[in-house]
Amino acid sequence: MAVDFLRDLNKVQQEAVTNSNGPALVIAGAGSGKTRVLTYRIAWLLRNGVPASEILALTFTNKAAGEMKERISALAGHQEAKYLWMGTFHSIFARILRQESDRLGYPRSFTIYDTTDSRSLIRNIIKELNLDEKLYKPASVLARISTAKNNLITVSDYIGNPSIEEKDRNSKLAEMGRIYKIYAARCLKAGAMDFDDLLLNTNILFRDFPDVLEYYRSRFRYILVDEYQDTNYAQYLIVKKLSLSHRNLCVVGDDAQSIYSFRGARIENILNFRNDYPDYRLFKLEQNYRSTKTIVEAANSIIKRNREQISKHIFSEKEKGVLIRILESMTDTEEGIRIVNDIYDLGLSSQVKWEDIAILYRTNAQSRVFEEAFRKRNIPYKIYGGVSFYDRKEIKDIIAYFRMVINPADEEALRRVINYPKRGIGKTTVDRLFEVANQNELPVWNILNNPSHYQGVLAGAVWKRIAPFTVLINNLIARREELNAYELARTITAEAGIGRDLSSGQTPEEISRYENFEELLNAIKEFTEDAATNGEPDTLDAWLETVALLTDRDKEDSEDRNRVSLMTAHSAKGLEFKHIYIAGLEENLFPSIMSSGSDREIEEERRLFYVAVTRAMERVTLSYARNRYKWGNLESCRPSRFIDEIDARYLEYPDTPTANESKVPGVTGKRFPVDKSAWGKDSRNAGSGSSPQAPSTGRGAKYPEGKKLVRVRGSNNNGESGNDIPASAGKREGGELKVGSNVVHDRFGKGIVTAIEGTAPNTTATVDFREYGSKKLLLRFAKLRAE
DNA sequence: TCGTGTTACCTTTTT
DNA sequence: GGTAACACGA
Repeated sequence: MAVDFLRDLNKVQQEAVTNSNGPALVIAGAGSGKTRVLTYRIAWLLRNGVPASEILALTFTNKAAGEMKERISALAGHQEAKYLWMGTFHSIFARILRQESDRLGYPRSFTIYDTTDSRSLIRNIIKELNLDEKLYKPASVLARISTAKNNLITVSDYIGNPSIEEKDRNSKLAEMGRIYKIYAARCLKAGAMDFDDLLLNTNILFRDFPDVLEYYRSRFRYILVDEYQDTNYAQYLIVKKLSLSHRNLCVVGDDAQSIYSFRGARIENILNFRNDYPDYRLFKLEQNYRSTKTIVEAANSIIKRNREQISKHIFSEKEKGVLIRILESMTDTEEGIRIVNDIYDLGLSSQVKWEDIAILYRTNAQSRVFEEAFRKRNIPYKIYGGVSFYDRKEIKDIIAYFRMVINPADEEALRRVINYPKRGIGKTTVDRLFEVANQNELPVWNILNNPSHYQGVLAGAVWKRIAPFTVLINNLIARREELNAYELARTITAEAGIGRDLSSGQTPEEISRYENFEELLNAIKEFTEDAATNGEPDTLDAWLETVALLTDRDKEDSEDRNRVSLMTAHSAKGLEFKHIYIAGLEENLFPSIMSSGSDREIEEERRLFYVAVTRAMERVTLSYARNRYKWGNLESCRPSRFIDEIDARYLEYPDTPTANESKVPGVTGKRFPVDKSAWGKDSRNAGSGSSPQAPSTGRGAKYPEGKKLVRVRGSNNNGESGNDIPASAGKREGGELKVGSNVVHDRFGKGIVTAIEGTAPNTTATVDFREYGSKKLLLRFAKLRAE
């Protein structure tokens, strides 16, 4: 039986699976069957009588954990696998913290603050302290606090630490300690933990409550950690403490793929494993089963430039395969069209399915050009990361209501909902409430709930407007115990009048907001039903926890599998595709300009590039643009050093098709100069499909000398703004724009120019219409930006 | 107090 | 090229 079971594994993999006791380090090169080893190792433990509930496996995404569980079920039986503890560090320890929250002074139903919540809280603290908002940026203050927490530096460690204080003074952030202190106190008061608290507080729990540590230590007798190279100090210590007595710790990782130092990951954790566990066993998985020889060898030629690494020889026994192609484009827009056209050809000419293809890039902002090109070609795609469903305003508002009912002390949730839907409670009132609440070190909710105590705080008329809100929340709180997640969510949204608020609108945006609301409720319904079938908690608390800790890959919509994937190189870790396109390979973009300061940072960028290349099974295409729009300005760029670093024998430079020879009809690659004949009156409506969408491709045109660039921005009835403008009827490059008379429009709508910034009302200005926006617009005004 | 228009600042990467 | 804080008038 055992032999049969291990049939699918090579020699080293078998050893890594069957040597299941004591400390083990599995160095797993890209594509070397790492997941398989983890899965089989767990299945092996189960087969050898280890109860599932004694196994803890920490994975990179929750989805990966779910999939692994399924595979283990198939190998070892569903009943067993069900009780495995598998998930991300954050979700596993959030679960444990809920169990033990009272020890730390938190309510069991504590809220998890996301980055937006944390930032908003910090912004308010900075204002409260009257600090210079130019120096104290919420994002960077939060980053500093986050670094401290990841290194287990608590408020008391922070304040009074000479080296930290000196550092803060040098960066003109002398008040950091104070902010940290207030921030931590406010989070506690609100019954809220941020992402880093989940790790920090777990450490505090294990440090201060030996009995708790002892309990989990004896509970998790086997611990496995995936992507160990990306653990930070807080995570490292949790794992170390838990495994100290039994030492059944198996960590899997690849130092060459360590790419998360910005969130505190320490590559040393994997490099120094031998120091912590001198008697460890080392297993090196060096055979790559994923990629062709060309890809593996090219990747090796990249990574060998890094100094810090564990020596290994990754090899492939697959065929040589095709060379890595280098594509050059004149602009980022052209890069998008180019790559999408190439993907289109690929889809036509071979058996490649859309889902076999991915485009990887360094920053989320780069996805836009591809999105537009895909839409024009009608190729299905999905974007990971960026603004997700759960980041939409309407969704966040609804979730804030849920949070409020689960934990009314949650101040950030209260901020969102106290005047949503509108009930006449403005900024002045809210500021006043927070002021009094903070003075009394109480949650705002306590003030609202005790009007008689705090009568003088607000005017009587204001109290009258607040009362219905307090009653609403109290009624909902009273019912939360008896309802499951879906019932409670329905009740909350109904009684708060959210459905009514969202269903009133007629515009496409408003309709879409309502649909999102319904979609959210459907998701909760599904969750509730699944939980009920699996015998797991089906409360709204439980649902909230799962959404708070979704990784960006967990957020994938399962509908319609067959799509081209777009994501950052970071998000691509652990995935594989037949065809990989790596876009934007330019100096200062990839490698990022933020990381070009030191060799250490460059090495991390190089590892990131290595990760990107090794995602490919069959073919890699590297692409860069000569010019790229940054903040609306065209800037010229140099190709990335990483391209040069690849051994040239693995590269090819296919002839760059000239713009007019694009193989695919419909999209012209035209760029220098803009073909003005395509800009005729009503050109968008005139032709039958073949009419070129000139404004969209014209973006790449070199800007004519001596003309002012006008950036026309519009807003629609919804107050949406910030979009650039399309060609107006009859207008062309350099035409006159006159307030009140020019109609500007794009494919979704049109409107009259009502104002031009920087000029008096009813004046004219010279404009350039080649900027083309992608959103629904009803234009009200234009903005003139002088050169 | 609200809604709407205007400007500032932005960019790594993610739990 | 987009978001969100801010400013201002009703």
